[in-house]
Amino acid sequence: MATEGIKDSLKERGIRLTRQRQILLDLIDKSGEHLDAERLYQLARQADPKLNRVTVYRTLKLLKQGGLVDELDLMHMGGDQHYYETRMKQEHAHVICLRCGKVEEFFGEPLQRLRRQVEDHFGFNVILARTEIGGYCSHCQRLRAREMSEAAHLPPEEVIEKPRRKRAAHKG
Amino acid sequence: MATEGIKDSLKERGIRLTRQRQILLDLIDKSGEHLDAERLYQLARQADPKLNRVTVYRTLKLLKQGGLVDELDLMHMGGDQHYYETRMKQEHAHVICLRCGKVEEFFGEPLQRLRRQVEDHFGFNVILARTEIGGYCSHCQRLRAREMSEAAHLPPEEVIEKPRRKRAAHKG
DNA sequence: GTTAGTGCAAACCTTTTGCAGCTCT
DNA sequence: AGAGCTGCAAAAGGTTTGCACTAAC
Repeated sequence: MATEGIKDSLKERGIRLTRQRQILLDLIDKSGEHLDAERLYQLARQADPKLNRVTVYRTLKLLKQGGLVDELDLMHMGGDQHYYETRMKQEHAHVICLRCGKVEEFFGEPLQRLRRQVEDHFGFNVILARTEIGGYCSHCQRLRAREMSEAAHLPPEEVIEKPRRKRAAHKG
Repeated sequence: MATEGIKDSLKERGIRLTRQRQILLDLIDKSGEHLDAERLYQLARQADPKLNRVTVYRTLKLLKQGGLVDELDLMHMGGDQHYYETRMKQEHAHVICLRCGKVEEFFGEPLQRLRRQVEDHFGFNVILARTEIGGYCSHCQRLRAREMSEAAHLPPEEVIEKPRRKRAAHKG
């Protein structure tokens, strides 16, 4: 399992590998999606109903500080929470569709090139880098074009507000 | 003044250019630094003590939605608030020192190249892009090296927590 | 047995919302 | 005049903290 590296890194720093942390680590690592704290909490509760939301936040903070996960905001589609992913993968940009919310990952040489240039130019020691690109995916470009022309024929009141994300009540 | 473009853009959309918005627009544009909502509010109050924090948030949201300002988080140095800058400049990356917090801007061809590649690769229509790079500036690299070797000779309890940002009480 | 980590409740900071009154055009 | 905007109060959303108890090493 790919979390082994992370577990070693924690051990070296004298950080205890508790049951709760095992659960969270495995979830972050196994998950294909980018998880936010709340989603991670919901998943973790399935493994251990007593696991507390606070523990999720504390664990994420720990991993973030140790440079073991990256924190993203994905252009705040869906709220102001942060998303996390393990640091194992090759450097990549996140490409977020502002209409459907789909997130693609882009790997490519401009990213390495950028990092190198920043290091050379400023004598900077790059620890982490994050690139997020918002726009419209090819599918939504077509839909938007249609919506626009329809809107011209309809009363303009039908602009739909993106609903604020609700979360289960804390006591739930 | 460089806000003219913004003001035109607002007018075209039938958005009123109120006294409050003028103040905020001018502050965002004139300021060299990256302002967050709270700082912008403090500055705005100097021009108009009655101007409300809520108006700041509403104006920022408006400008953001209109694509007139970019929202950054600068790797969350100093809290979870967002920072804003006008959209006039050429595309650039923000390079943030994780020790001293200084923010540099980097312009360079990898950014344009990245944008083009994402458009080609996914058939994506890029609206906004954000690159933030965290690490250590050359100055802090030296300081850190010294701190490390000193730490080896000292009791390790002296790790300084970054203080949580306090803001003036709302009634203030 | 120590020390780090957990759960719970309560705080905290940042941002949004509802509504009555005000103001641009 | 009337849509749009502001201020105020209050709430919401997301995250952190204090403290007594528990568990990993």
